[in-house]
Amino acid sequence: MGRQPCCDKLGVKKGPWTAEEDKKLVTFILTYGHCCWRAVPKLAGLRRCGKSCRLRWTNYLRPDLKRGLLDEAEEQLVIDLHARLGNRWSKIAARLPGRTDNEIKNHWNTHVKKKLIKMGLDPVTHQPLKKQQTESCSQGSCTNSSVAITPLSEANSTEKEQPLTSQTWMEALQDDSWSNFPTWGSEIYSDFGLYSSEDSLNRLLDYYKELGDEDFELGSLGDFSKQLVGIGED
DNA sequence: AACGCACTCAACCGCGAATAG
DNA sequence: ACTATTCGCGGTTGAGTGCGT
Repeated sequence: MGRQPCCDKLGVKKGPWTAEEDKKLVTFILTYGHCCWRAVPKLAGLRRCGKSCRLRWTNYLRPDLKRGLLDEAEEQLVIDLHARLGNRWSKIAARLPGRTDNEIKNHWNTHVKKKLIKMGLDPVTHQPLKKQQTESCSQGSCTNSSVAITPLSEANSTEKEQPLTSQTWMEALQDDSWSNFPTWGSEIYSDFGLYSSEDSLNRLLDYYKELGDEDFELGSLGDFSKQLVGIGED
């Protein structure tokens, strides 16, 4: 029987996103949120599959994303987390605000891996190369880490992620109690992709100005954006 | 200037997990 | 309990770019 494709392949565009597509996606998500990625392209007027939209949003368009290379502290944290978590990039990314799993994965493969090898460390096990090879291979495994791992995901199992639809999102905005959510504080639900208010939106505006879209304004985002701007202010 | 190689990173693919019916 | 559907993750690819020759 087989698995059905995630979307109708006919008429679905692939490859690099255009500024216009970005604008459509951002406007749609900031206005309505995303209750179902499969429906997003249709509702936003995009000829993309939902998967592609999700990826574009999470890896590139989210206003809270940092740009540029990871600094030394971030890189050290990535190495440390990788030693404990392995290639669980999404878990690692969750501990580096403003960084995506894709970004960290890329950085690991292009920079950190080489750096560790140069230092004589196995980038998989974080053990000295020669020692690790003889020890782990003699135990019948040449790939598994011999590092004692304390799974962070277990340690934080109480941090239950809460699904957020656009409706509950809007309710949260209109209700002061949103700030009492355990991990929210003055930040907005990170999974939704918006950390904080005005800064995020300003960065978004800068982004569009960089793209040469001077006409893009907060007003383009509807009432929703106006409420967002008010959030960061005490 | 032209070419080839190496590197980077955005985007795609396929799979497993989670969820709905 | 089972099947279908959707989502999210990790691995991989390939276009674009920079650099050396």
